[in-house]
Amino acid sequence: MPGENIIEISKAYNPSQVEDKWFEYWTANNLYHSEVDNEKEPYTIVIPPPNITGILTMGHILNNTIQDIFIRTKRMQGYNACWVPGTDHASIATETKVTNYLKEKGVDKFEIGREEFLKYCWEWKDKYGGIIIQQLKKLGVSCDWERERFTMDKDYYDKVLETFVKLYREGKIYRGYRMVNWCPASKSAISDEEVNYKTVNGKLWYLKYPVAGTDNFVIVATTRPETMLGDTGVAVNPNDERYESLIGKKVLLPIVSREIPIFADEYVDMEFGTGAVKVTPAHDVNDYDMGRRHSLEFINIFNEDATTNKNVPVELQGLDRYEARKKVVEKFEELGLLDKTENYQNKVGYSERGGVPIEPYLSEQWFMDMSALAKSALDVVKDGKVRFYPEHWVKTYEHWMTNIKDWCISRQLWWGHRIPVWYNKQTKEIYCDVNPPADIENLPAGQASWEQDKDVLDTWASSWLWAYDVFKTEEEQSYYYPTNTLVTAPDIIFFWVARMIMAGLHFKKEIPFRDVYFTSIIRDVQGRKMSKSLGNSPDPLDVISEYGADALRFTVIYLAPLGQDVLFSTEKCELGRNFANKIWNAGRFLLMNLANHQSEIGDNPVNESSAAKHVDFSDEWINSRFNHALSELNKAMEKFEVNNASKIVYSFVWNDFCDWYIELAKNRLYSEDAEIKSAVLARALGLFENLLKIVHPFMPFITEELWQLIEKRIPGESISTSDYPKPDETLINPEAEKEMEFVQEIITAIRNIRGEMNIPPSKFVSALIKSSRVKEHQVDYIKKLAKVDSLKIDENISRPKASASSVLKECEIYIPLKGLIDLDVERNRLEKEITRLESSLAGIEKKLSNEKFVNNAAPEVVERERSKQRDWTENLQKLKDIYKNLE
RNA sequence: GGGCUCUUAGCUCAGUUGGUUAGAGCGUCUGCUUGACGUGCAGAAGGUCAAAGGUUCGAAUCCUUUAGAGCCCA
Repeated sequence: MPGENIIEISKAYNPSQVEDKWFEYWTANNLYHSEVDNEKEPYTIVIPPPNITGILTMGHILNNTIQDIFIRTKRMQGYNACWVPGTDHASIATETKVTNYLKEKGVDKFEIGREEFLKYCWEWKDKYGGIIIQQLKKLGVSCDWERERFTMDKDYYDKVLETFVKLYREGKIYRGYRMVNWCPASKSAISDEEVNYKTVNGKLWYLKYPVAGTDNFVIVATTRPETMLGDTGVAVNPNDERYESLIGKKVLLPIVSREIPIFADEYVDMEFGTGAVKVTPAHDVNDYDMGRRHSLEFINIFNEDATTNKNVPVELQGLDRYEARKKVVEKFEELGLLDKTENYQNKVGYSERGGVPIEPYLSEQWFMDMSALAKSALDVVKDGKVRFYPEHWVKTYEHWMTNIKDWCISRQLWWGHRIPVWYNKQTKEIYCDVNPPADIENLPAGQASWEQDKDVLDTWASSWLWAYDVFKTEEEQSYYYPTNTLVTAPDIIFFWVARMIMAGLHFKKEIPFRDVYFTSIIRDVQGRKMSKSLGNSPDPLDVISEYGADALRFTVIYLAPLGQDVLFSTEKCELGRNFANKIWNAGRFLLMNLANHQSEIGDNPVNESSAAKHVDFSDEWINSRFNHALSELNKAMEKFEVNNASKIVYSFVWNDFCDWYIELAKNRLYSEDAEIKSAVLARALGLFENLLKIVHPFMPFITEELWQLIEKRIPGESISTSDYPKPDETLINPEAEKEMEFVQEIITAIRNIRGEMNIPPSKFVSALIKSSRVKEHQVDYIKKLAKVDSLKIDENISRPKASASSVLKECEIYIPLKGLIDLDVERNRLEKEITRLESSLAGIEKKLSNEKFVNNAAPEVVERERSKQRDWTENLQKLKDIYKNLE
């Protein structure tokens, strides 16, 4: 009885029993550790370091799955694959977390001081900073865990400072009192890139300013009335006739009673508001420029947290900016100086991290001169030395690079790389070096005259060195750098990608990576971005425990075409789960057969001598298909079409291997001849093993499990370090493919008739095939797959009465269905087929009767159309005959 | 306002340099305890390729315009 020896392989694939086991095995055997090996070509990826405050999101899943697919493929292809993992210290985010945590405990950051605070930060980092890496491991990623880095590791920290010092000495870093984007929540400057503009429904207030020495008013319109407390001028357009006479006069600023000038400046838009604008040089970028052009006074009215300071009238001091706004408007109303209020939509810049509107704020900051760095970084991308996928990001990159402004790199925070600059209190001398000035220690107590800059560097001013400083020695850097592929989200193209290119070119004289793959954005099914507040972001760990990491990986890749957003929902993982189950069951089928014939086959089932016997056209066909798929797969991977690659793999496994090859092989697997049986099984298993290998980078766990079940492996051996199959051109066999296609057409035609006639699969039919193309060795396959018991093949068959028919090229199929056939159904079928052919044929005939087509089109195109015309005309005639004689 | 991308089956998307009867997955319908798999098998239905114009013997594909959606930058 079959099934007697069935080994213990569950009917449905159960990932939870498999995944952790193999991850531990890979780690225990340290399979993914890389060392410099000059005999081997390196293939290197550095992970985009996730933020230590973060938890795993769907974005990380996509991003890291793609990296793992690249690295696993290259590793199996014989490269010295090295994937460096790590995390980033996230200055603002972490400091905010820790500050809030302390606040809850009633501890104030400023009271405990810098050093104490940093202790808490490190504690927090040690406790929570590794979570995201632990979560990533669930995904099965093959990073070199010995190389895990953190942007504030001692040696990395030092490298960041060294870089600062170098740039300072080159004159590329300078300090200046400038207007910056100030985040009042984190009380720090932020860079232009950290500001997000949102459209908000605000108001436009029209304020009346009395003109000094007259009874007249100038009316100015503003979205921020509270800033009038810092106004030091009123500007009009020089061409504006309405205000010509007022230029050079003064207004008396209400509430503060300051006399400020009315002046003319081209910048003023005559169409906006009344055409006269209030000018607050210390709190608006454009006003700042005008203030400098016209030597206005700069009055800062805010504290660091955007409350009003001592430069405003006493009764308005210490108010939050929105409270101040309310009060100022009230005052204007009281004074009868509020002309009117309109609803107004405008764009307000929000701090990416702090989540509050930014405040343009004058302060002393460190800047990096971008002009020279940007130039060469743009060139390497335009020249194609660094390639972007999808390519269209080049334009965005170019636009940013050509409009780049100097980078504000100082942050008024404690957690991060402290700026290595000391100021001498007496001499005002500035000292910049990795280590403090030598005499800092030697001064008598109380006379310390050196003071270190209090600020830390922007986080990106540390992670821009990531591509090489994750490698500690010169030897490693020259071996692994430049890295090969960077996989990242497009939203950090400026923050990180561009700056890594700058750093690489400037400090290493070499691009940091050859290829940059920009991932898709994962959205929910309604197309909304995933966010905590919407609660539409599934926890990847839940998804993994429900469907398995392999299923999640495969689904996400299958859904994510290059450059296209992915609309994701948890249920979509059924796609990957079903695919895993399909592979599992194909394996189960082969392994069960193996177990049943173990005695005949022995311990070495996939042996070549056995596999070389009894080869028939179906074997040639599947080998051809496999090699075809493999070369397509390699091409797709070379072009970074990972999504396409997943589809190639999916369709080979499911459609070619499972739907056809296994079904075909069953005939011979159930043969009485032991030698045939073991030959077929050896071949099928050999092919299956190769199939597992090409699936492996996408689904590492299930493929490892099955690969280990095929035969006993040496301890430490793994599919992930086995050899990737190489396409063999000699096995591509167009003849066998053609032959198989013909057989498939016949089988499908018979199945179609069965389906249309509602013949249950359990019922066998007989069939007659009028053709000289069908070969003897195909007969058993047709019978088996089409459920035919008696099959007659002859060139001179005539159609039996009461039969259903199908017409193929040089082949007519008849299924006698006496008593069962419904002539109306058959008539319908034929009519439909005739109509379809007629309309196709009409199209072709129109083409071919067009002289211009025949003369202009490529000869092979014309010939193709002609041969179609011949075949279809013939088929159509046959169908019409059958239809006419139908009874 | 500037730049980029998208619009193909009910849904989500493929579709190479223009040249078979425009494909896949999901969903739908029909039949099925076929000894790997119902997380499955077999079959079927479903499309004026956003609209208009142009180039061409030939357009989902190239060009122009329009409409709609999204993203980035100001």
